[in-house]
Amino acid sequence: MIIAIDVGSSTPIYTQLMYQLKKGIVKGELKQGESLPSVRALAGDIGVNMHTVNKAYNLLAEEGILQKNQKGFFVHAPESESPDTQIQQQLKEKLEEILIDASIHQIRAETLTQWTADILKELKGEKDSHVDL
Amino acid sequence: MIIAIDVGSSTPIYTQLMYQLKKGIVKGELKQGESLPSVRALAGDIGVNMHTVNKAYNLLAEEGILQKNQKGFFVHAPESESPDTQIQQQLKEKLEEILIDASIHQIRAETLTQWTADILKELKGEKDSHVDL
Amino acid sequence: MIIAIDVGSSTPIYTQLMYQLKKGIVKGELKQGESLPSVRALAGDIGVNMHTVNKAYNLLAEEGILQKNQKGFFVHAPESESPDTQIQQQLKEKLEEILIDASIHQIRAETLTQWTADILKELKGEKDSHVDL
Amino acid sequence: MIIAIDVGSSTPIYTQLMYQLKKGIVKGELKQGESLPSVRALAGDIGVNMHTVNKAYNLLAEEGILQKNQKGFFVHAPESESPDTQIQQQLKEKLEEILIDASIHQIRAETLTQWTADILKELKGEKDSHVDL
DNA sequence: GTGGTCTAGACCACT
DNA sequence: GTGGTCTAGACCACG
Repeated sequence: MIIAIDVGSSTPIYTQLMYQLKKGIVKGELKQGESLPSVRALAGDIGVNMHTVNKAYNLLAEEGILQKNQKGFFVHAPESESPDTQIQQQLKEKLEEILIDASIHQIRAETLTQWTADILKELKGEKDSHVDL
Repeated sequence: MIIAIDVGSSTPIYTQLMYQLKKGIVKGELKQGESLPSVRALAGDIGVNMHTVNKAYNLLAEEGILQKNQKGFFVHAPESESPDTQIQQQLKEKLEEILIDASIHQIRAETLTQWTADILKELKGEKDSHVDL
Repeated sequence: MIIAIDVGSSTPIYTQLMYQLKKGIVKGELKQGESLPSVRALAGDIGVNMHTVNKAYNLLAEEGILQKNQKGFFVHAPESESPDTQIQQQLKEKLEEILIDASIHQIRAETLTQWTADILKELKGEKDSHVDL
Repeated sequence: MIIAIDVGSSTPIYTQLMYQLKKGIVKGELKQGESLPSVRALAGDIGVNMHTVNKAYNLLAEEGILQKNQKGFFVHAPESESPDTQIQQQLKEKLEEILIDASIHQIRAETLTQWTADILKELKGEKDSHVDL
């Protein structure tokens, strides 16, 4: 799996890492139960500090996406329960921000739906995604 | 226009402010060419530091959403040109993040489109939005 | 407020700190909305590293006990909602461990209730506690 | 006797094991003087490392709950002497933690006593417990 | 070998 | 001034 980090970006490295890992899971490149590279190994590979990777891993574990034990971190089984209300609320707020920005910059609905389709197509490359339009 | 700032939030006040102002513009509560309250006045009204309001105004001006002259800031006419590539790229990235999160939490497409409809309905309360589905 | 840390203990410093702070809140020494000493100030006072205090503060913020913004950390208003199922489950497990240990060491029920009364008495020194027997 | 180990948990396996064994003793499933399965046998049964079982057994022996001779480990007769001051102190500290957490999450006393009763009822399934309310 | 914890020191963003 | 982030290096617990 390829992980691309932009150290010059204003978004924290650990946040970028979290999204890259989530992306890998959604794309099926990281399968359920599969163990992740060790904190130190991944840190060495992508050239960042061990603690930065550690923070990303632990935040994903708190979100329930990874699980950890003394052997390391591994992909957690997806919960079939309906997602937490808090998570839903956060997603709605992010969605509202996008829609406000899109609206103010006069981006047409067709463009947005096209983008959505493109992104889902990329995510669904190897595996069925849970969000189908 | 009502501006709600949550000083207890960890998101920067100037970001909240920018978001509230954009929302006001999209909803039509702030019309094109309309002048905004002075930096000092708004800062006093919502009880934040003058520099914070100033930063929000200037960032919106940089985005082309406000314009500034000796008399103060006012709402800029929306550009009919197609939006900046950079802005488009940023929106795409935010959209991808949402879709990844939605996918990993198994949120169905119908739910997402429903949320989108709800948000647009709220934004279009007084004025036609630019993003219509 | 007095904070006693045992650096020689096997329980992490940040955990000890979390309990000392919670204790302060329960005892009413830290009141709702009151701001806490800065990460660096407290670290200096009790002679530990800034990051250790930072971790304790952030974990308490995740638990909803503290809140944070750009000005620092402060005591969050207690939620009137019934506590999270997950928290209840954790408390039950800790309670079971204690009861097993007490049982295996033949500690009498009277002793346990006496201890409970003593602890609550100490906690209720200045303020009504939520757990009354 | 059933021993349930969660290898996906972040609590050390040897700790889980100690807790399961104590529970078995309290519930009377492991009786006084009864010999425990050999380190190798138990390790094979529950699929963990031999050293892990060994560590759990030895720690329980240090606590005086098991005894060890050339033939292996067996359940030690409960001491009629009043329990170690150190153990009492540890239990008090754990009890204080629970009471602080319960208090901060506004859990009512009735709830706590109900939980206690439920747990004791489960533990006393086969045998009289030493902690009766 | 794994992650957990702690320390130390640096630079940045926000107000 | 506040916390956020990142780096670097150390020791410990677990298996």
